[in-house]
Amino acid sequence: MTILPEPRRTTHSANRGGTAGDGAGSIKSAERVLRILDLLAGQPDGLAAPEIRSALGLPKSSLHGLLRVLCDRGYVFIDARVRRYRIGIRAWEVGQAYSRIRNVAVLVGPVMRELRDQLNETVQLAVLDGLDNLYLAKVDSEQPLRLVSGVGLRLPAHTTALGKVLLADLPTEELRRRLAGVTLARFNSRTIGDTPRLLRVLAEVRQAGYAEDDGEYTVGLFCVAVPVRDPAGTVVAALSCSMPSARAGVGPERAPNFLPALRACATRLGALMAPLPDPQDGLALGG
Amino acid sequence: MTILPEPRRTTHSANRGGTAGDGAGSIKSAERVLRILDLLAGQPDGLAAPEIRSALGLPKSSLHGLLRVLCDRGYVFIDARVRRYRIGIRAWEVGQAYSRIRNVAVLVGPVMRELRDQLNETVQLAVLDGLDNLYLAKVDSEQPLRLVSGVGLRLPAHTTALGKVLLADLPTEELRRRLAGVTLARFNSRTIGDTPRLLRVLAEVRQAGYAEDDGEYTVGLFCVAVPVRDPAGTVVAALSCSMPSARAGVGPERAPNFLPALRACATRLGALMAPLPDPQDGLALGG
DNA sequence: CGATTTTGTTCAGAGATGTGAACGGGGGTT
DNA sequence: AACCCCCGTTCACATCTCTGAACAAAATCG
Repeated sequence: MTILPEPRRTTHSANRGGTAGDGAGSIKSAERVLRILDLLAGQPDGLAAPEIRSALGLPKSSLHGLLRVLCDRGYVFIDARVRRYRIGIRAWEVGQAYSRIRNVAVLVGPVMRELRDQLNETVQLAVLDGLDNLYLAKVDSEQPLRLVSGVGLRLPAHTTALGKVLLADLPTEELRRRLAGVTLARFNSRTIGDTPRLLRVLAEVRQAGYAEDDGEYTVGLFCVAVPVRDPAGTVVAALSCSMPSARAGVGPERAPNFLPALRACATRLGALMAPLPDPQDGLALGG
Repeated sequence: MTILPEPRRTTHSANRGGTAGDGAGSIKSAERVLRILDLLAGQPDGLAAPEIRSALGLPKSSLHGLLRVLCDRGYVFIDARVRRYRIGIRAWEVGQAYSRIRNVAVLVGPVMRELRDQLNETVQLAVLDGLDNLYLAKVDSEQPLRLVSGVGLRLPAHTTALGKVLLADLPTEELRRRLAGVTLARFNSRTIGDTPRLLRVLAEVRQAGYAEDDGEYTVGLFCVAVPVRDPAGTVVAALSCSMPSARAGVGPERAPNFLPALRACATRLGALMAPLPDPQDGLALGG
């Protein structure tokens, strides 16, 4: 079991308490409650209390109060037979509110299915969170092809076409800040493993208006992605199609083959999806 | 804007602090964080900080710390242009973990679509949460019919066929506890409006193994629902089909028409969905 | 463009929460 | 069946959070 690397970091440096460990003036119980949810979300089989304790380094007596609140409110439930805590129905319900905001649940599906039928390839929609892309929706090709991605899952943005499109849209300064001190994970020899090269690739993506992934995460898988812009021009997501490299053909013109259909679909999706800023912008609380 | 009635209540009566307002020894910030999420989940357009404050009765200075934690962790984000807080992507991500646990995302859809094709009516899957049924999945009929329900939404269980099936499965004592002091909302003349009658109906449902809803929530809408049992026989959800009363016909044999198909599908779904207890069981923390 | 109202931030005292150690209870094991 | 081990619970003290009012900063309005 791996604990996710600290995904988000506040820019605020104000510190009240003095000792400061991490949160910098943050509210301990609030933080912990969310950490527990984060942790449990990654564990389909749930976690026993002692496992949560050791994963998050919480004292025994502190954890129980938190778990009781989470259980009482339905965000977590305990499977009594195995004494394991799992994500509860209330967490799901709250999450649905997000996809309703973005119209993902009802409106986006049919449009994406059309594109899938047009291309007969797997089609995906993702947004950026930190340095990961997060899959909002997916319509599988009818051809047999299993992707490791899936709705609600995340992959490192620098390894996917979707991710590169989304990263390319960030202001340079923001991009550098997010990349500062980060080591880009490599999954095979084609993965972009260093920041300078990533920045060069992103510049190309920005100019071309689309990104490719030629087996950079999964060997043998080729993807093309384009940004999804709302009517105001803001990038609200990215749209991709994925296929075995063999089916994509070779040479520099294989990506452009898919662009017209992808772009047409992206335009429709952009009109559907509410014009919301990148989640990360939540930091700008203090102005 | 209405605030949901306190949905869950712990059975624990232990009380540490003494003053007790509500939570009885609960952790204030933890509770508040979840309350904020609950509140924002119901507001597609988000809420400004003062609105959150008045809705939850929080002091000005307390709210900001909580919101900062929620924003930093991505559970909430602030739309800077309108200064409104909304449910964030992380909340969605965590919620997806729940539907993955129950296999709702990937496996349940195709099976339900088959049933829809068989019956050519809208098919829905729901679980119980307190006295509400919560829609996990839905496959629309191809005939024009708009239901007020939808994935992630909840309706009072006593007004729907799904809800009645789910309530009927509760042990009598648990049922009485949940109904204690509750006034059953009425939506039209057919809605079951008093507890004794509800208990009688539920007894019939228990015996028959299915429930009907003949316009009790939406006038003119007829539904039939059956329990979804896992291989061990535990009810893990309920499955229904809905149609305009006109199409259902009249007389006592209209529901049985749908039962064979519904039950066959429910059996398949039960095998797919992990054997998880009712969310409410989370209360049994103390053993 | 300036005044006004509303919102966000800061601060120190009051009060509730977090902590660690000891107790009680189950479950698994031999 | 009894033991042992581990988990969950309880408690009082130290600590950190919550609070309310005053201040500062926007946003709105005329």
